[in-house]
Formats: sequence, structure tokens, C-alpha cells
Amino acid sequence: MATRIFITDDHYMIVEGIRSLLQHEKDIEWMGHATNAVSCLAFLQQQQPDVILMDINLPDKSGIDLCREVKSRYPSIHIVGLSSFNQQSFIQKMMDNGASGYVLKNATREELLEAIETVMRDEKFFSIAAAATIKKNEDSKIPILTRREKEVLELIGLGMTNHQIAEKLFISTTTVDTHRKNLLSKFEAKNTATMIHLATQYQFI
Amino acid sequence: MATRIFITDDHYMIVEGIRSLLQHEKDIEWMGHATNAVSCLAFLQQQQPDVILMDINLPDKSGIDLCREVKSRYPSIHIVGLSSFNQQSFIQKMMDNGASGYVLKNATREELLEAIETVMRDEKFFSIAAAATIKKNEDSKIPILTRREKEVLELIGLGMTNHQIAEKLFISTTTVDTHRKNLLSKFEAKNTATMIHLATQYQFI
DNA sequence: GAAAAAATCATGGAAAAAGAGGAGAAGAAA
DNA sequence: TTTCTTCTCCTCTTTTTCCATGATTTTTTC
Repeated sequence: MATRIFITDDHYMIVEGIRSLLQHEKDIEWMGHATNAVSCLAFLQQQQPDVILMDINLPDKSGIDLCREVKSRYPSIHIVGLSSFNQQSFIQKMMDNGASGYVLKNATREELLEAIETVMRDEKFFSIAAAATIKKNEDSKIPILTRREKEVLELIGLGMTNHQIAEKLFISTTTVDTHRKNLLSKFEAKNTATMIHLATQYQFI
Repeated sequence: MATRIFITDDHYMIVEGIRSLLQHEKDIEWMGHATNAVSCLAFLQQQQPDVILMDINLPDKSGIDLCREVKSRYPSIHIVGLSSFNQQSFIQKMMDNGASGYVLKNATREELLEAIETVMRDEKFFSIAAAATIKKNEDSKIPILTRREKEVLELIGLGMTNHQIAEKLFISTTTVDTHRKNLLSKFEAKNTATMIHLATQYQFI
């Protein structure tokens, strides 16, 4: 029995590209596509595919939210994230919300087919490049910050000095300085520049 | 005579999508594609297409830089920017560097064909959605940096001090300081934290 | 070939961050 | 209850950044 595929992506060229890549596959049945979250959900009320290839950036809703919604209503559908960003945080968020795998938009036809096959066996699949990222970020661990540290970090990112942050949070500048030093230590950064760079990449700010 | 098309985009699915969209057009001759700036330039040494569809995000070089390089060597080639971001600043930068038009990756087949025809007539073309943006925010200001400023910015992002940067680039620390001040000024940031935050978001680093 | 932009270097001073060390209070978890 | 974490606050020194202002040389552009 052929695997039924549905795509949710607002980039027409991507949809067309995937359709082109899969059109001659006998084991794949193309069910159609949606360009936003609403029409994806509307389609699912009529028919359910086996696999949904889902962009993480949709015009009306983030793919991460849509992923959660679809999985709660139709748990048997396998969702494969689709993105041009090879960012660990996105991948992690998709997985946390029920996705079975993740494919980058520069994936080859073989990789795409492998992803579909893998998730149909109830296993997880990651793009080659994505796999590299996930591994890298496993040993270079994203720091765990406290509530206060996150607040301070955000204000540092806005360009505030210790003094200004202290006034804003009604605490002493030396306290801010302590938080700051702990932040540097947690990020393993030796100055603000490195820390903010990492914090931005990890999407703390 | 058919219009010769070449594509530079690292997203295989996009390349495949465009190929699929254009394959039955008699007036279009598909010359091939490159997935990075280096192989694009290498191809151009052999053959020159009429139109290059070029992604603004390439793995080895920004599409904006590649655009400038291609236009300086082969002024007769028409370049159409290709992106999923509908951001005025990117569009503006592409145009500033010699692009003839701009197509979003959610463009339809008709829009893509129209873009190609339009730039072949030496006119400018903007995607419908892009056209809306170009009018709206003309104040989203991504700074234009010089070669040296980019180098310094990158090293700052790596956590290096002025002294270390100076040693690395074989220049005086005061020169680094000057570049740094110019960077702060261009980013309209009052300290490194803000600047690195912006620079990371704008993907300079 | 002139004008503009970019890259280079400098002085001196004020402000801020980084580094090292220590310590008390409140609340949660074991 | 005791331990652990978090948040709080402190001193002192060194390093680095930020600011103002100026200038020369090299490279690019028209």
C-alpha cells in the first residue's frame, strides 16, 4: 500500500519541487498541499495522510504550533519538519511537539524518501546536516538559565549597562554584575560579545 | 531565441521546483544550477546565461556579494533575487548590487515567467508580495559594511578584544577601535551587546 | 585625473565590564 | 532538618570599551 503524503508549505516552489521529486515513486501517493495552517486542518477533516511534510514557517501559524495541533487530533499521522534553517532550537521544538523527523530544504530526493520510509516505521529521522547540528549541540550544551538570569540577559541584549539594569530590576548593580558573571560562565564565554552571539543563536533573545 | 536560465540556490527542493515549473516552456533553456557561489562563478567562466535566479542565502557567500561580483564581470547577465524573506532591506541590497528583480519563493509559475520576461526587456520586476513591502518599511535599516568592518565584526563576535584583533589583522589597536566605533555607529548601537545582537539577527555573523 | 570612500594611525580621558574573592537570606527539595 | 539553588550584596584591581577629535595614506569610483 502506497504511503499517502500531504505537504503544508507556503512556498510554491518547494511544493512543486517535492512533487517533482516524488511524482514517479510508486509507493508514494500525493494527496495535495496546503499553503497555511487553516487549510491544512480543513483538509485533515476530510482525509488523513500517512505523512505530512510541514514547513516551520507558515503565514498564519508557526509550524511548531500546527504540529502540536495535528498530533493531538490525529496521533497516527507522522509529521516531518521542513526548513531551510539548520538550527537546533527549531528542530528540538518540532520534536517536542510531536514531529517524527526533520528534513532540510537542501535535502536530496534519496534523503527525502528515506525520511518518509523511516518515519513510517515509527522511527525518527534527521537530515544529514541536521544530524550534525544535533550532535554538535549535544556536547556543546545550551546553558540552563534561571528566571533572573534570563531577565538580565535580555536587558544586556537591549544594550543596557549594569547600572541601568539594576535600576530597572530594583536591585544593586553588584547583583547584576554577579548575574552577568554567572551568565558568562554558563555560556562559557569570556565577554559579552560572545555571550550575546550565542544567546541570539540559541534564541534566548 | 530561448532565454537561457541558470539557478544558484543551495536548496535542492527549490532548484527542482523551478526546473519542474519551467521544463515545458519552449522559450526557456535550462542551463543548470549551482549550490554555492564558487561553483556559480566557475560555471560562468564557461558559459553565460541570460538570467540567473539567485538565492540571497548561500553557504559560502551572501547572494548580495555574489550579485555584485557577477554583475561586475558579466554586466549583460540579468539577476533575479530569490528568497523566502520578504524583507525590504534584502531586496534593496540586491537591487543596489545590480539585481534586476526579486521573486519570492512562494511565487507562482506565472509570476516566475513574468519576472524572467520582464528582466529580459531590461525592466525591473518585483514579486507581488515583495512590491507591497518595498513601499511599506523603507526604514528597516540593515547597515552596509565594508570588507574590513565585516572582518572586525566577525572577530568581535568570536570574543576577541581590540588588542587580539589588531594582532590577528596586523594593524594597530587604534585602527581596530576606529572600525569598532564605525560599526557601532552604522548599527546605531551604543554598545557591543546591541551590535552583536543585531549582527547575529541580520546574519552578518 | 580628481573626488569620494575606505583603511590606517594617534592622544587622552571617562565609563563599563571582567576577574577574584567572599557572604547572607529565602525557598524548594531531599 | 539539612542541603541545594537562587537571589541578593559587597570590595578591590585590571582590562576593555566607549567617546571626542584629528589626520594620512590607499583604493575605488566617476
